[in-house]
Amino acid sequence: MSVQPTLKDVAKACGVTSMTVSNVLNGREGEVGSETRKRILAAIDELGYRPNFAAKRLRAQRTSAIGMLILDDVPEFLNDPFTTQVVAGLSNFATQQGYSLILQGLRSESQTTPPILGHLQADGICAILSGSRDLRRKFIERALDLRVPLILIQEEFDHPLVCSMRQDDHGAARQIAKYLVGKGAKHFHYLAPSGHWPAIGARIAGSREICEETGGTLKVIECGDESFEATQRAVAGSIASDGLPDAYIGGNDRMAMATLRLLDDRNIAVPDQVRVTGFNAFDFASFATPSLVTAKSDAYEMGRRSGVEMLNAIELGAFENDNILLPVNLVSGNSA
Amino acid sequence: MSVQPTLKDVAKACGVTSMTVSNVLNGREGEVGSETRKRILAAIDELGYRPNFAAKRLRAQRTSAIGMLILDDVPEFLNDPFTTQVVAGLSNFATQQGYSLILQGLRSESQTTPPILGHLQADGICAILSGSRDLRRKFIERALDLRVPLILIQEEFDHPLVCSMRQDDHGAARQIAKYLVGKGAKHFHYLAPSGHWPAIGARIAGSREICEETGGTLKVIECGDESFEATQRAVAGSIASDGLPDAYIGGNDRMAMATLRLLDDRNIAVPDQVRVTGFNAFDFASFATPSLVTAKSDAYEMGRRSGVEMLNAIELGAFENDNILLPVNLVSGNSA
DNA sequence: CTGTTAGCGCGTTCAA
DNA sequence: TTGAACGCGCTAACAG
Repeated sequence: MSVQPTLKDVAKACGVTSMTVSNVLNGREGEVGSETRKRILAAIDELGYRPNFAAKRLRAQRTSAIGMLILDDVPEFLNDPFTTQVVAGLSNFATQQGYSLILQGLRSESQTTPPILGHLQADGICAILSGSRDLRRKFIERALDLRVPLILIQEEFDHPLVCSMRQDDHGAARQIAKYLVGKGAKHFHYLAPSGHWPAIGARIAGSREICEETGGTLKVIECGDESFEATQRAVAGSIASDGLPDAYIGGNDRMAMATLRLLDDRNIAVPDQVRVTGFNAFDFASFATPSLVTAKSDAYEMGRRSGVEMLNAIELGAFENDNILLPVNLVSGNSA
Repeated sequence: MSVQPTLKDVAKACGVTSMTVSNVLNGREGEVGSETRKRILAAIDELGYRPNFAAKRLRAQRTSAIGMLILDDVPEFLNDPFTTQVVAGLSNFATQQGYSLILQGLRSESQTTPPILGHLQADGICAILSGSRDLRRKFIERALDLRVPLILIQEEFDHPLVCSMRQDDHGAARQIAKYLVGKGAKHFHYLAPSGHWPAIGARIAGSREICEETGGTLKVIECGDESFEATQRAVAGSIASDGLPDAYIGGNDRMAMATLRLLDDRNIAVPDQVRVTGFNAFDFASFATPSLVTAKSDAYEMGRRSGVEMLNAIELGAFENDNILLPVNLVSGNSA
């Protein structure tokens, strides 16, 4: 008995038809005598029967799977704590609802290879995109001809099969800027990665609004690929040409922490001489010295919520809510 | 034409049988005329045909999927950078080989619910376990009655269907201790989480060996759940009762960084007054102040390698190598 | 080189 | 309350 028993095997063992067994498994109450039911359940347990999903799926014409795609140019596509939280939230919800989560990282060069995406068979897809605007758009179009509901994290796209799931970057950026203004800051340097990023754009816009309302200035410092080195180079350059601002507003925690390190190396006191804030708090932000003032959205909840909306859309054939904005909260620290 | 076309649809459009189309798709060369082949390929392209995996799987009696299970007590089961690297490595390899990766986090309480695991249908399983020894063992047994090859990350288990994939914690711990001894350190405090952890045990053992060879001392400080707070409490307690050692050897980077913060708060100079080392370098270790001396294993490679061995085992029915040990390298920094 | 047959495991439909 | 037949989409084996 090395091979998995089937419905028929169980049925044979009980002297009934496979249909009866099927009825028992799918809980069709009142369709089967409580006498036979018990016998069948016993046999199922004894034989170690487990339903064959492939058969089920083929029959039902649905995969009971959700695809999670992460478009990133490095193979280590799970490096970002924001991403992993979203994935965990979605995965747990999916599991809980009897769906499986298929995780796939995509390099941008594989864009041109339709098979890669075609290989993914799921009832719905959730995606986190990075890279240039063009690249992302091209990906979205490819994903859409899979003809299943598509949830985009931190990205807007107008299409009946698409739902945008975002955090309130704009509002949070306003909160941070207000906080800094409250501390007396007027002149800001905004640390941003190069390239067009909707989320970063929203953050800059939010900060700028507050800045203009209070008659301050805001200058964007492009930090390339936002790596430790690139950020420090950019900040060092701006210090050389423009001196220190009242505060550095980080487009994310990474750039903020790189800046903190640079300032520490130069014996520039934070927050006394200059303030620093981050964005998208991950756990290690509390390990920074000094600990980072930053904004935290509930990325895990974002994943879970994606699952909720996705299952809904799978059921209904379309999204009920197609533009969801989740709140972001300030995290206090000593850096500002 | 809102429904996916099938092989038969393509065949009909070309005036051939579905078998012929199947032959073309599966590249059975010489089995089909180059004339019809071209016609068929054109039709496939035009109709947007994509194979139905459920049917394929049912037919082939294999899922072409690998399950990645993470046993963790918190819902955010992807918080550990080591874990995410392993997952990324495995996922990329799987994708590349035409397998899909099914990701599932498991809470320990769900141990008692066989359905959860039974729901996972894959040709092989890769697992990262946390929790008590008993819990882990119970999980392994459950996983084993899925009757598919099982790769355990950082955990040993003797069974024909199990492969242990580990990093050389023992050797790396020796390297770190030697490094510290070279700097003149003799008395060590080892920061370890409470509970039995094979990997941590190996690290402590390695450090202790060097320590004894050089006539030094090593005391283990139990840091509870290794959280920021718990670690700082434990270290503070040990300072109160025993004073400072020559060096703190961190069982991982997290505990090392928490200790760094504590020392900084107390104005204890690192590495002048006391040295600190970590383990399992993640990217943010370079953000610590001072940057951490730690050990780094190639977790991504561990994931990839797991994929290689897994596919082999799926093919062969058993693992070729069932106990793999990957090297670990020292990462230099200013903390020791 | 191409067509026919049959069956993977399950569940819907209809009949008993 | 239970059984028989059929087909989901695909491919191995064999026939033509």
